Amino acid sequence: MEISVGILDDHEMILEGLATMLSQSETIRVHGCWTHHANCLEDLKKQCPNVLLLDINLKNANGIELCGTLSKTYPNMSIIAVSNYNESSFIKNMLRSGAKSYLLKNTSREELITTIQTVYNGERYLPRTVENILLEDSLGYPKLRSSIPKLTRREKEILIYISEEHTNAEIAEKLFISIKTVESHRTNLLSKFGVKNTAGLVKSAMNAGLIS
Amino acid sequence: MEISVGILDDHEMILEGLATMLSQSETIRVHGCWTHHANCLEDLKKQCPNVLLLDINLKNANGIELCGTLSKTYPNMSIIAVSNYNESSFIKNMLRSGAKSYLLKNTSREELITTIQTVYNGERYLPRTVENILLEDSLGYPKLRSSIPKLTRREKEILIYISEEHTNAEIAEKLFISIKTVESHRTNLLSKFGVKNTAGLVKSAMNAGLIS
DNA sequence: CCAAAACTTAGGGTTTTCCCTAAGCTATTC
DNA sequence: GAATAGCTTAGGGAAAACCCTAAGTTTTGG
Repeated sequence: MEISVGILDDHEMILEGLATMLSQSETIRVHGCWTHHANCLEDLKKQCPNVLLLDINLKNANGIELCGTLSKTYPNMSIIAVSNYNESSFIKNMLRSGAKSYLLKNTSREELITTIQTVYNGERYLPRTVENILLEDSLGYPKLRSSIPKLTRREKEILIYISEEHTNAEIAEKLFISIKTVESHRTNLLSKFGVKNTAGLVKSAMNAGLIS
Repeated sequence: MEISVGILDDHEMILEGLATMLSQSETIRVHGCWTHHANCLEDLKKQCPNVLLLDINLKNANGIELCGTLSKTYPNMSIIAVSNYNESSFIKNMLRSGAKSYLLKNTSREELITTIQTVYNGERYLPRTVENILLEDSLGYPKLRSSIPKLTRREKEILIYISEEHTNAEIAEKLFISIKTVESHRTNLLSKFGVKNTAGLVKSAMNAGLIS
Protein backbone atom coordinates (compact mmCIF):
# COMPACT_ATOMS: atom_id res chain seq x y z
CA MET A 1 0.00 0.00 0.00
CA GLU A 2 1.53 3.26 -1.13
CA ILE A 3 0.95 6.42 0.90
CA SER A 4 1.02 9.74 -0.96
CA VAL A 5 2.45 12.61 1.04
CA GLY A 6 2.39 16.38 0.40
CA ILE A 7 4.74 18.86 2.07
CA LEU A 8 4.16 22.58 2.66
CA ASP A 9 7.11 24.46 4.14
CA ASP A 10 8.63 27.89 3.53
CA HIS A 11 12.15 26.56 3.71
CA GLU A 12 13.27 24.75 0.63
CA MET A 13 16.09 23.15 2.57
CA ILE A 14 13.67 21.46 4.92
CA LEU A 15 11.40 20.68 2.02
CA GLU A 16 14.12 18.94 0.03
CA GLY A 17 15.40 17.29 3.16
CA LEU A 18 12.00 15.87 4.03
CA ALA A 19 11.30 14.82 0.46
CA THR A 20 14.64 13.04 0.20
CA MET A 21 14.16 11.34 3.55
CA LEU A 22 10.72 10.10 2.54
CA SER A 23 11.71 8.98 -0.95
CA GLN A 24 13.91 6.31 0.64
CA SER A 25 10.85 4.62 2.04
CA GLU A 26 9.15 2.16 -0.29
CA THR A 27 5.71 2.64 1.18
CA ILE A 28 5.71 6.42 0.77
CA ARG A 29 5.47 8.49 -2.37
CA VAL A 30 6.01 12.26 -2.28
CA HIS A 31 2.96 13.63 -4.03
CA GLY A 32 3.91 17.31 -4.02
CA CYS A 33 6.06 19.97 -2.37
CA TRP A 34 5.11 23.62 -1.92
CA THR A 35 6.89 26.62 -0.50
CA HIS A 36 3.81 28.83 -0.83
CA HIS A 37 0.46 27.94 0.63
CA ALA A 38 -1.39 29.48 -2.33
CA ASN A 39 0.17 26.99 -4.74
CA CYS A 40 -0.53 24.19 -2.31
CA LEU A 41 -4.22 25.08 -2.05
CA GLU A 42 -4.57 25.15 -5.82
CA ASP A 43 -2.96 21.74 -6.29
CA LEU A 44 -5.00 20.19 -3.52
CA LYS A 45 -8.16 21.09 -5.43
CA LYS A 46 -7.03 18.86 -8.27
CA GLN A 47 -5.82 15.95 -6.20
CA CYS A 48 -5.03 15.74 -2.52
CA PRO A 49 -2.52 13.40 -0.87
CA ASN A 50 -3.25 10.95 1.93
CA VAL A 51 -1.01 12.84 4.34
CA LEU A 52 0.09 16.49 4.47
CA LEU A 53 3.17 17.69 6.33
CA LEU A 54 2.35 21.27 7.30
CA ASP A 55 4.77 23.84 8.70
CA ILE A 56 3.23 26.03 11.41
CA ASN A 57 5.14 29.22 10.99
CA LEU A 58 4.63 30.07 7.37
CA LYS A 59 5.70 33.52 6.30
CA ASN A 60 2.49 34.64 4.65
CA ALA A 61 -0.11 32.57 6.44
CA ASN A 62 -1.24 31.40 9.83
CA GLY A 63 -0.47 27.69 10.02
CA ILE A 64 -3.07 27.04 12.68
CA GLU A 65 -5.90 28.64 10.74
CA LEU A 66 -4.74 26.96 7.54
CA CYS A 67 -4.78 23.60 9.31
CA GLY A 68 -8.35 24.16 10.45
CA THR A 69 -9.49 25.05 6.96
CA LEU A 70 -7.73 22.15 5.30
CA SER A 71 -8.87 19.52 7.77
CA LYS A 72 -12.47 20.58 7.20
CA THR A 73 -12.18 20.77 3.42
CA TYR A 74 -10.31 17.49 3.05
CA PRO A 75 -11.35 15.29 5.98
CA ASN A 76 -9.74 12.21 4.40
CA MET A 77 -6.32 13.87 4.30
CA SER A 78 -4.37 13.46 7.55
CA ILE A 79 -2.40 16.53 8.54
CA ILE A 80 0.89 16.36 10.43
CA ALA A 81 2.02 19.64 11.94
CA VAL A 82 5.75 20.31 11.70
CA SER A 83 7.18 23.05 13.87
CA ASN A 84 10.04 24.46 15.84
CA TYR A 85 7.79 25.42 18.72
CA ASN A 86 7.66 23.05 21.67
CA GLU A 87 5.06 24.99 23.65
CA SER A 88 2.03 23.00 24.65
CA SER A 89 -0.27 25.77 23.49
CA PHE A 90 0.87 25.36 19.90
CA ILE A 91 0.49 21.62 20.07
CA LYS A 92 -2.99 21.83 21.51
CA ASN A 93 -4.05 24.47 19.02
CA MET A 94 -2.90 22.38 16.08
CA LEU A 95 -4.57 19.22 17.37
CA ARG A 96 -7.79 21.15 17.97
CA SER A 97 -7.51 22.45 14.43
CA GLY A 98 -7.62 18.92 13.12
CA ALA A 99 -3.95 17.90 12.93
CA LYS A 100 -3.40 14.18 13.49
CA SER A 101 0.13 14.63 14.78
CA TYR A 102 2.67 17.26 15.81
CA LEU A 103 6.37 16.80 15.06
CA LEU A 104 9.28 18.97 16.15
CA LYS A 105 11.94 19.70 13.60
CA ASN A 106 14.42 17.55 15.45
CA THR A 107 12.39 14.42 14.68
CA SER A 108 14.33 11.47 13.29
CA ARG A 109 13.53 9.77 10.00
CA GLU A 110 12.28 6.62 11.70
CA GLU A 111 9.85 8.60 13.82
CA LEU A 112 8.71 10.60 10.80
CA ILE A 113 7.88 7.47 8.81
CA THR A 114 6.17 5.79 11.76
CA THR A 115 4.06 8.90 12.21
CA ILE A 116 3.04 9.04 8.57
CA GLN A 117 2.07 5.39 8.53
CA THR A 118 0.00 5.76 11.69
CA VAL A 119 -1.90 8.90 10.78
CA TYR A 120 -2.56 7.45 7.32
CA ASN A 121 -4.97 5.08 9.04
CA GLY A 122 -6.75 8.09 10.51
CA GLU A 123 -5.33 7.56 13.97
CA ARG A 124 -3.80 10.29 16.02
CA TYR A 125 -0.12 9.77 16.90
CA LEU A 126 2.26 11.84 18.98
CA PRO A 127 5.95 11.13 19.63
CA ARG A 128 7.01 10.61 23.23
CA THR A 129 8.67 14.00 23.49
CA VAL A 130 5.54 15.78 22.38
CA GLU A 131 3.33 13.68 24.61
CA ASN A 132 5.55 14.57 27.53
CA ILE A 133 5.15 18.26 26.84
CA LEU A 134 1.38 17.89 26.97
CA LEU A 135 1.61 15.73 30.06
CA GLU A 136 3.78 18.20 31.95
CA ASP A 137 1.43 20.93 30.92
CA SER A 138 -1.67 19.13 32.12
CA LEU A 139 0.06 18.28 35.39
CA GLY A 140 0.21 22.00 35.54
CA TYR A 141 3.67 23.24 36.38
CA PRO A 142 1.94 26.58 36.26
CA LYS A 143 5.02 28.54 35.39
CA LEU A 144 5.71 26.53 32.29
CA ARG A 145 2.14 26.86 31.18
CA SER A 146 2.20 29.74 28.76
CA SER A 147 -0.80 29.36 26.54
CA ILE A 148 -1.33 31.85 23.80
CA PRO A 149 -4.09 34.19 24.87
CA LYS A 150 -7.06 34.70 22.61
CA LEU A 151 -7.00 38.24 21.32
CA THR A 152 -9.87 40.28 19.96
CA ARG A 153 -9.77 41.93 16.55
CA ARG A 154 -8.87 45.30 18.07
CA GLU A 155 -6.22 43.83 20.33
CA LYS A 156 -4.51 42.10 17.42
CA GLU A 157 -4.51 45.33 15.42
CA ILE A 158 -3.08 47.31 18.29
CA LEU A 159 -0.49 44.67 19.11
CA ILE A 160 0.83 44.91 15.56
CA TYR A 161 1.01 48.69 15.75
CA ILE A 162 2.82 48.49 19.09
CA SER A 163 5.36 46.13 17.61
CA GLU A 164 5.87 48.64 14.81
CA GLU A 165 6.90 51.21 17.41
CA HIS A 166 3.82 53.38 17.13
CA THR A 167 2.70 55.37 20.17
CA ASN A 168 -0.82 55.24 21.54
CA ALA A 169 -1.50 58.65 20.00
CA GLU A 170 -0.43 57.44 16.56
CA ILE A 171 -2.48 54.27 16.86
CA ALA A 172 -5.50 56.25 18.01
CA GLU A 173 -5.24 58.47 14.96
CA LYS A 174 -4.95 55.50 12.59
CA LEU A 175 -7.96 53.76 14.10
CA PHE A 176 -10.06 56.91 14.64
CA ILE A 177 -10.49 56.27 18.34
CA SER A 178 -9.37 58.02 21.52
CA ILE A 179 -5.90 57.61 22.95
CA LYS A 180 -7.59 56.44 26.10
CA THR A 181 -9.22 53.60 24.23
CA VAL A 182 -5.93 52.45 22.83
CA GLU A 183 -4.51 52.53 26.33
CA SER A 184 -7.34 50.33 27.52
CA HIS A 185 -6.69 47.75 24.85
CA ARG A 186 -3.05 47.94 25.71
CA THR A 187 -3.74 47.30 29.37
CA ASN A 188 -5.89 44.33 28.41
CA LEU A 189 -3.06 42.98 26.26
CA LEU A 190 -0.70 43.21 29.23
CA SER A 191 -3.22 41.41 31.36
CA LYS A 192 -3.95 38.68 28.81
CA PHE A 193 -0.27 37.95 28.33
CA GLY A 194 0.37 38.15 32.06
CA VAL A 195 3.16 40.67 31.68
CA LYS A 196 3.95 43.98 33.32
CA ASN A 197 4.93 46.31 30.49
CA THR A 198 5.64 46.75 26.78
CA ALA A 199 8.93 44.87 26.99
CA GLY A 200 7.22 41.75 28.29
CA LEU A 201 4.36 42.17 25.85
CA VAL A 202 6.57 42.28 22.77
CA LYS A 203 8.69 39.41 24.03
CA SER A 204 5.70 37.18 24.75
CA ALA A 205 3.95 38.07 21.51
CA MET A 206 7.08 37.26 19.54
CA ASN A 207 7.52 33.96 21.32
CA ALA A 208 3.89 33.20 20.62
CA GLY A 209 4.50 33.90 16.94
CA LEU A 210 1.90 36.67 16.88
CA ILE A 211 4.39 39.25 15.69
CA SER A 212 7.80 39.00 14.10
CA MET B 1 38.53 14.00 -5.16
CA GLU B 2 36.25 13.39 -2.21
CA ILE B 3 35.19 16.27 0.00
CA SER B 4 34.37 15.50 3.64
CA VAL B 5 31.60 17.61 5.12
CA GLY B 6 30.48 18.08 8.72
CA ILE B 7 27.10 19.47 9.75
CA LEU B 8 26.18 21.24 13.01
CA ASP B 9 22.50 22.09 13.40
CA ASP B 10 20.06 21.95 16.29
CA HIS B 11 17.29 20.54 14.17
CA GLU B 12 17.67 16.88 13.41
CA MET B 13 15.20 17.22 10.57
CA ILE B 14 17.43 19.67 8.76
CA LEU B 15 20.45 17.63 9.73
CA GLU B 16 19.09 14.45 8.24
CA GLY B 17 17.75 16.33 5.27
CA LEU B 18 21.11 17.89 4.53
CA ALA B 19 22.96 14.65 5.06
CA THR B 20 20.63 12.77 2.76
CA MET B 21 20.86 15.46 0.11
CA LEU B 22 24.64 15.40 0.23
CA SER B 23 24.97 11.62 0.29
CA GLN B 24 23.54 11.57 -3.22
CA SER B 25 26.58 13.40 -4.51
CA GLU B 26 29.55 11.22 -5.38
CA THR B 27 32.15 13.86 -4.66
CA ILE B 28 30.92 14.54 -1.14
CA ARG B 29 31.13 12.38 1.95
CA VAL B 30 29.28 13.30 5.14
CA HIS B 31 31.97 13.17 7.79
CA GLY B 32 29.82 13.85 10.85
CA CYS B 33 26.56 15.35 12.06
CA TRP B 34 26.02 17.09 15.39
CA THR B 35 23.02 18.59 17.11
CA HIS B 36 25.13 19.97 19.97
CA HIS B 37 28.13 22.18 19.49
CA ALA B 38 29.96 20.58 22.41
CA ASN B 39 29.99 17.20 20.69
CA CYS B 40 31.04 18.84 17.46
CA LEU B 41 34.01 20.56 19.09
CA GLU B 42 35.18 17.31 20.63
CA ASP B 43 35.03 15.40 17.36
CA LEU B 44 36.78 18.17 15.45
CA LYS B 45 39.76 17.78 17.77
CA LYS B 46 40.19 14.20 16.53
CA GLN B 47 39.63 14.85 12.87
CA CYS B 48 38.12 17.79 11.10
CA PRO B 49 36.28 17.79 7.77
CA ASN B 50 37.15 19.89 4.72
CA VAL B 51 33.89 21.79 4.96
CA LEU B 52 31.58 22.55 7.90
CA LEU B 53 27.92 23.51 7.52
CA LEU B 54 27.19 25.66 10.57
CA ASP B 55 23.76 26.80 11.73
CA ILE B 56 23.77 30.35 13.06
CA ASN B 57 21.01 30.25 15.61
CA LEU B 58 22.04 27.40 17.84
CA LYS B 59 20.10 27.04 21.07
CA ASN B 60 23.00 26.96 23.48
CA ALA B 61 25.68 28.87 21.60
CA ASN B 62 26.31 31.98 19.58
CA GLY B 63 26.85 30.84 16.02
CA ILE B 64 28.82 33.93 15.09
CA GLU B 65 31.29 33.58 17.94
CA LEU B 66 31.57 29.85 17.33
CA CYS B 67 32.37 30.52 13.69
CA GLY B 68 35.14 32.91 14.65
CA THR B 69 36.68 30.41 17.04
CA LEU B 70 36.49 27.51 14.61
CA SER B 71 37.88 29.39 11.63
CA LYS B 72 40.90 30.41 13.71
CA THR B 73 41.43 26.97 15.22
CA TYR B 74 41.00 25.09 11.94
CA PRO B 75 42.03 27.46 9.15
CA ASN B 76 42.01 24.64 6.57
CA MET B 77 38.36 23.85 7.23
CA SER B 78 35.97 25.98 5.17
CA ILE B 79 32.86 27.06 7.04
CA ILE B 80 29.50 27.59 5.37
CA ALA B 81 26.97 29.48 7.47
CA VAL B 82 23.41 28.17 7.22
CA SER B 83 20.66 30.39 8.52
CA ASN B 84 17.09 31.58 8.32
CA TYR B 85 18.13 35.20 8.65
CA ASN B 86 18.39 37.23 5.47
CA GLU B 87 19.60 40.43 7.14
CA SER B 88 22.83 41.79 5.76
CA SER B 89 24.21 42.29 9.26
CA PHE B 90 24.14 38.58 9.91
CA ILE B 91 25.76 37.80 6.60
CA LYS B 92 28.53 40.33 7.11
CA ASN B 93 29.13 39.21 10.67
CA MET B 94 29.50 35.61 9.60
CA LEU B 95 31.83 36.45 6.73
CA ARG B 96 33.92 38.64 9.03
CA SER B 97 34.05 35.73 11.45
CA GLY B 98 35.69 33.61 8.79
CA ALA B 99 32.77 31.89 7.05
CA LYS B 100 33.44 31.19 3.36
CA SER B 101 29.76 31.28 2.41
CA TYR B 102 26.31 32.05 3.74
CA LEU B 103 23.28 30.01 2.68
CA LEU B 104 19.64 30.59 3.47
CA LYS B 105 17.56 27.60 4.42
CA ASN B 106 15.62 27.81 1.17
CA THR B 107 18.74 26.94 -0.81
CA SER B 108 18.35 24.21 -3.43
CA ARG B 109 20.47 21.05 -3.55
CA GLU B 110 22.32 22.16 -6.67
CA GLU B 111 23.32 25.43 -5.07
CA LEU B 112 24.35 23.65 -1.90
CA ILE B 113 26.67 21.29 -3.73
CA THR B 114 28.13 24.06 -5.90
CA THR B 115 28.83 26.04 -2.76
CA ILE B 116 30.56 23.15 -1.03
CA GLN B 117 32.76 22.43 -4.03
CA THR B 118 33.75 26.08 -4.36
CA VAL B 119 34.57 26.78 -0.73
CA TYR B 120 36.48 23.49 -0.57
CA ASN B 121 39.11 25.21 -2.71
CA GLY B 122 39.32 27.95 -0.13
CA GLU B 123 37.41 30.45 -2.22
CA ARG B 124 34.55 32.51 -0.94
CA TYR B 125 31.23 31.90 -2.66
CA LEU B 126 27.84 33.53 -2.19
CA PRO B 127 24.60 32.66 -4.00
CA ARG B 128 22.99 35.40 -6.05
CA THR B 129 20.22 36.00 -3.54
CA VAL B 130 22.70 36.55 -0.74
CA GLU B 131 24.93 38.75 -2.89
CA ASN B 132 21.92 40.86 -3.74
CA ILE B 133 21.14 41.39 -0.08
CA LEU B 134 24.68 42.68 0.51
CA LEU B 135 24.51 44.80 -2.63
CA GLU B 136 21.24 46.44 -1.67
CA ASP B 137 22.66 47.07 1.75
CA SER B 138 25.82 48.70 0.49
CA LEU B 139 23.80 50.82 -1.90
CA GLY B 140 22.38 51.96 1.36
CA TYR B 141 18.64 51.68 1.51
CA PRO B 142 19.18 52.88 5.02
CA LYS B 143 15.97 51.43 6.31
CA LEU B 144 16.99 47.88 5.47
CA ARG B 145 20.36 48.29 7.06
CA SER B 146 20.07 46.76 10.51
CA SER B 147 23.41 45.54 11.78
CA ILE B 148 23.73 44.13 15.26
CA PRO B 149 25.07 46.98 17.37
CA LYS B 150 28.01 46.48 19.68
CA LEU B 151 26.81 46.89 23.24
CA THR B 152 28.82 47.80 26.30
CA ARG B 153 28.82 45.71 29.45
CA ARG B 154 26.31 47.99 31.14
CA GLU B 155 24.06 48.14 28.13
CA LYS B 156 23.91 44.36 27.88
CA GLU B 157 23.06 44.11 31.57
CA ILE B 158 20.32 46.68 31.29
CA LEU B 159 18.93 45.18 28.10
CA ILE B 160 18.49 41.88 29.90
CA TYR B 161 16.72 43.54 32.82
CA ILE B 162 14.44 45.44 30.43
CA SER B 163 13.52 42.21 28.70
CA GLU B 164 12.70 40.79 32.13
CA GLU B 165 10.13 43.55 32.56
CA HIS B 166 12.01 45.51 35.21
CA THR B 167 11.48 49.28 35.43
CA ASN B 168 14.32 51.76 35.42
CA ALA B 169 13.87 52.21 39.17
CA GLU B 170 14.20 48.47 39.79
CA ILE B 171 17.25 48.22 37.57
CA ALA B 172 18.85 51.21 39.27
CA GLU B 173 18.39 49.55 42.63
CA LYS B 174 19.89 46.26 41.45
CA LEU B 175 22.92 47.98 39.93
CA PHE B 176 23.37 50.57 42.70
CA ILE B 177 23.18 53.48 40.27
CA SER B 178 20.76 56.34 39.72
CA ILE B 179 17.53 55.93 37.79
CA LYS B 180 18.81 58.68 35.54
CA THR B 181 21.84 56.62 34.64
CA VAL B 182 19.71 53.66 33.70
CA GLU B 183 17.62 55.97 31.53
CA SER B 184 20.76 57.14 29.76
CA HIS B 185 21.85 53.62 28.96
CA ARG B 186 18.34 52.92 27.80
CA THR B 187 18.39 55.91 25.47
CA ASN B 188 21.72 54.75 24.09
CA LEU B 189 20.26 51.31 23.49
CA LEU B 190 17.40 52.84 21.51
CA SER B 191 19.88 54.85 19.52
CA LYS B 192 22.22 51.94 18.84
CA PHE B 193 19.39 49.75 17.63
CA GLY B 194 17.89 52.59 15.64
CA VAL B 195 14.47 52.19 17.22
CA LYS B 196 11.99 54.57 18.81
CA ASN B 197 10.85 52.87 21.99
CA THR B 198 10.89 49.78 24.18
CA ALA B 199 8.73 47.79 21.78
CA GLY B 200 11.22 48.24 18.97
CA LEU B 201 14.13 47.60 21.29
CA VAL B 202 12.85 44.26 22.53
CA LYS B 203 11.86 43.19 19.02
CA SER B 204 15.25 44.08 17.54
CA ALA B 205 17.17 42.55 20.41
CA MET B 206 15.22 39.32 20.05
CA ASN B 207 15.75 39.22 16.31
CA ALA B 208 19.44 39.83 16.93
CA GLY B 209 19.46 36.90 19.32
CA LEU B 210 20.62 39.05 22.23
CA ILE B 211 17.63 38.13 24.37
CA SER B 212 15.09 35.34 24.19
C1' DC C 1 -36.09 37.35 23.44
C1' DC C 2 -33.91 38.63 27.22
C1' DA C 3 -30.01 38.12 30.36
C1' DA C 4 -25.11 37.37 30.70
C1' DA C 5 -20.74 37.71 28.93
C1' DA C 6 -17.48 39.77 26.11
C1' DC C 7 -15.83 43.69 23.41
C1' DT C 8 -15.05 48.54 22.48
C1' DT C 9 -15.04 52.84 24.02
C1' DA C 10 -13.09 56.54 27.18
C1' DG C 11 -11.64 59.88 31.37
C1' DG C 12 -8.71 61.12 35.70
C1' DG C 13 -4.56 60.55 37.94
C1' DT C 14 0.12 58.24 38.60
C1' DT C 15 4.25 56.12 37.07
C1' DT C 16 7.56 55.24 33.68
C1' DT C 17 9.92 56.23 29.68
C1' DC C 18 12.14 59.35 26.60
C1' DC C 19 14.99 63.54 25.05
C1' DC C 20 18.68 66.91 25.70
C1' DT C 21 22.60 68.12 28.00
C1' DA C 22 26.87 67.28 30.41
C1' DA C 23 30.45 65.93 33.84
C1' DG C 24 33.82 62.44 35.52
C1' DC C 25 36.22 58.22 34.39
C1' DT C 26 38.96 54.83 31.47
C1' DA C 27 41.42 53.04 27.92
C1' DT C 28 44.04 53.74 23.67
C1' DT C 29 47.25 55.99 20.83
C1' DC C 30 50.86 58.71 19.03
C1' DG D 1 52.02 61.88 29.16
C1' DA D 2 48.69 64.54 26.86
C1' DA D 3 45.08 64.10 23.36
C1' DT D 4 41.21 61.47 21.85
C1' DA D 5 37.59 58.54 21.87
C1' DG D 6 34.42 55.77 24.33
C1' DC D 7 32.01 54.38 28.74
C1' DT D 8 29.47 55.45 32.91
C1' DT D 9 27.35 58.52 35.52
C1' DA D 10 23.21 62.06 36.19
C1' DG D 11 19.68 66.07 36.14
C1' DG D 12 15.50 68.78 34.32
C1' DG D 13 11.60 68.72 31.62
C1' DA D 14 8.34 66.56 28.14
C1' DA D 15 6.03 62.63 26.36
C1' DA D 16 4.24 58.22 26.73
C1' DA D 17 2.65 54.28 29.18
C1' DC D 18 0.13 52.42 32.93
C1' DC D 19 -3.78 51.77 36.57
C1' DC D 20 -8.57 52.23 38.04
C1' DT D 21 -13.10 52.88 36.90
C1' DA D 22 -17.09 52.71 33.92
C1' DA D 23 -20.47 53.41 30.10
C1' DG D 24 -22.32 51.95 25.58
C1' DT D 25 -22.29 48.07 22.12
C1' DT D 26 -22.18 43.51 20.34
C1' DT D 27 -22.34 38.41 20.90
C1' DT D 28 -23.69 34.39 23.08
C1' DG D 29 -26.71 31.15 25.20
C1' DG D 30 -30.71 29.42 27.77
